[in-house]
Amino acid sequence: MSRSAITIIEIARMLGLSKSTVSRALAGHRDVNEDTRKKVLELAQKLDYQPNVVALHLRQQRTRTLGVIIPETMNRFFAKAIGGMQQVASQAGYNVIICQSNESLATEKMNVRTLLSNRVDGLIVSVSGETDRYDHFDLVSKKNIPIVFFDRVAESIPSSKVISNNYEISKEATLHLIKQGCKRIAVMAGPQYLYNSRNRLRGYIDAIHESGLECKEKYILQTDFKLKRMDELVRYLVNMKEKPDAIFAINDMAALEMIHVLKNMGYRIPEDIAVMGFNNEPICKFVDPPLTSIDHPADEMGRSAAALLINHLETGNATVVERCIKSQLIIRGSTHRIKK
Amino acid sequence: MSRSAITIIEIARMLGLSKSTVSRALAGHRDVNEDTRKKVLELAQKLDYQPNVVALHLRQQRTRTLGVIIPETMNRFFAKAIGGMQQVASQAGYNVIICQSNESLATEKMNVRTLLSNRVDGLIVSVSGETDRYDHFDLVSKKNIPIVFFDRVAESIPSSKVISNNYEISKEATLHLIKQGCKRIAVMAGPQYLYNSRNRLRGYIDAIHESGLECKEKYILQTDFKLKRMDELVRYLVNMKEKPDAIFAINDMAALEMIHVLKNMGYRIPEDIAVMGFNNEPICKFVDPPLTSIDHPADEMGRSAAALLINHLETGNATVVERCIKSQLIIRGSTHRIKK
DNA sequence: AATTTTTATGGGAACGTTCCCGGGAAGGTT
DNA sequence: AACCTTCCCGGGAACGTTCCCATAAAAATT
Repeated sequence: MSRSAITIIEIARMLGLSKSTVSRALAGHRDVNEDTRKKVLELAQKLDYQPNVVALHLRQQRTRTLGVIIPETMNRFFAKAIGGMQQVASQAGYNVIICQSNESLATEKMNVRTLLSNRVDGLIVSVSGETDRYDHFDLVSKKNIPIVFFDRVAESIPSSKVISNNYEISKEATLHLIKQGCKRIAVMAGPQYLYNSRNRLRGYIDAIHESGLECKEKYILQTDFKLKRMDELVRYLVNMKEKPDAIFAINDMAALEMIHVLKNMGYRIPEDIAVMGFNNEPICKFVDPPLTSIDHPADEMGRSAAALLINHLETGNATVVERCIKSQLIIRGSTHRIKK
Repeated sequence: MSRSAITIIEIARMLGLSKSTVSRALAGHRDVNEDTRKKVLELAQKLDYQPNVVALHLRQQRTRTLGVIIPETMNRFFAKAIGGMQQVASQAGYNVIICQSNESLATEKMNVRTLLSNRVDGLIVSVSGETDRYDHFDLVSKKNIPIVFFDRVAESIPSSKVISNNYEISKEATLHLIKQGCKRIAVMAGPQYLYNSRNRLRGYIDAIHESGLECKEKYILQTDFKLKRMDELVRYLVNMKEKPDAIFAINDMAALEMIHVLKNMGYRIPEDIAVMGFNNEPICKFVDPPLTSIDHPADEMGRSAAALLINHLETGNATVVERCIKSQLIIRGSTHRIKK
């Protein structure tokens, strides 16, 4: 902050007015003479006056700022969601301050503290891949600061949530694989204390059962979101007695890396092994074979979360809403084994 | 902000002390009795006291906040850079507030105003693809708020900059293509009012000249960063009289999309046409053929920019620094035409 | 002409913090 | 006993804004 910033008082002094009058003129209040208003506005313009929102925030006891905690900005899903939030927020005159937990519970806790002492008006949160308890949000609720969870939600907390239909879409994707003739479908299942991952796995399991197939433990691979040594995982899979004929990956990058490793081993995709991605990143269209994936309207989820939160803030209405944004299965070559 | 937030005054009241003493105790000042300090600390802990940084900022005339303006968070390069900034910033006790210009000059101007009235202590900026003039930064300089530009810099503004060696690396990449036997190298050149794009093109041109090849206008394709209709571009290229035998793309996504289109047309990569990417996204390793690209240490650039800015802020030293972070050519299959 | 109403303005508290300054009490020195 | 330090602590201004209240002048009403 520059020490010579011009304030409302400065303007008042220059015009021989009181700060109250200047404040009113600037705020578009009615109780002020048109001539003086014009003079004030002109001078403010000329001096490039910009209201000190810090002072404003202290006075108003609100910051018009939304705090966002997400696992990673590098993740395109979250990057896109942030875009949506910022769009809605700035339209409504709110700022957004973003923290990354880096998939770590400890950092997530720190993020909460940071945002709280920065006096954000509300929180939008997607929990980290390590978050198996939610007591660090107690403080937030205690201070009556509204939270909206999105995608990776904290079920037990009574607050609004924006989710996608993980269960249904995961089931649909699995059924698609089965319809293509796949009988031994491996799935990369995320941390099971996450609501999301649980639902995704449930969808997979139900699809298998409903199709009369046997659901085998060994095809369910426990993984997290920080993937490494994908080649080992692939080797493990292809060395099985009953080698899988399809893999439902945890995300597109994992899927593409697997395809790469499998191709190098001489397997054909999808003839030998079909591969299903998750997230539908733009690259899916341009790889060989094009990757079947699941598209989430991340931007809409972000918009929705921000709109929900702002609505809570503006109306004071604290009723909990749960909004579900539908994902979509995008079928491409990597799973297309049967010509219709 | 909750209306019942506990303040320093509240704590003072409860302990029968003055706010001054409580403030000192909390701040770790020396002029306070050990017993009272302990009492204060305990109560603060018990009440989950969190200092109101808004009040602090008003008082201190600084917000310990860095304003960042980048073209797009969806762009991995910038996302990574942001990660680096946040790391350095949070380590130094600074917050970061991020604005996207969405490659639009108008939004960039708005972003500057927003950050300014939010009283950020300093700015880190990478200009939009439309930014061909810099007068919207005059206000910032006039208010003595330091700016650090990174990657897409505003040359004419006398402020610190973090850049990569675009010229050298672009030249090296082109020379690599020439060494592989390519003689008709098409290049996607970004907006020429951008310092970056100009240097990149210069590197390309110098490499061609130094190798005794002829630099033909028609191989230089004017593009911007919002790419669409890549298939048209490819069709234009392959329909030339002297069809290019190499393409130096503006970024990896463009390169991959081109490869996709070219393969569908029956061309072999790199035998018929070599393709060079830019940015070295993780996916480069996993596509077929693996994509040669140029790796930028985006995180280091972000860290560097933040460190530079914070240094300016803390020391008050306004001497302009220009730091160059070296990029690296990563050779892979998409350009590898000659077996050594 | 006396009154009420309207219009325009100024004064000052409040938001929560820091920090300068003053001063009392305790202890040490001459 | 008088003085000087040292140690703690409280009072109050300041940061820039809004907003409630008071008030003077002007206009309108009686």
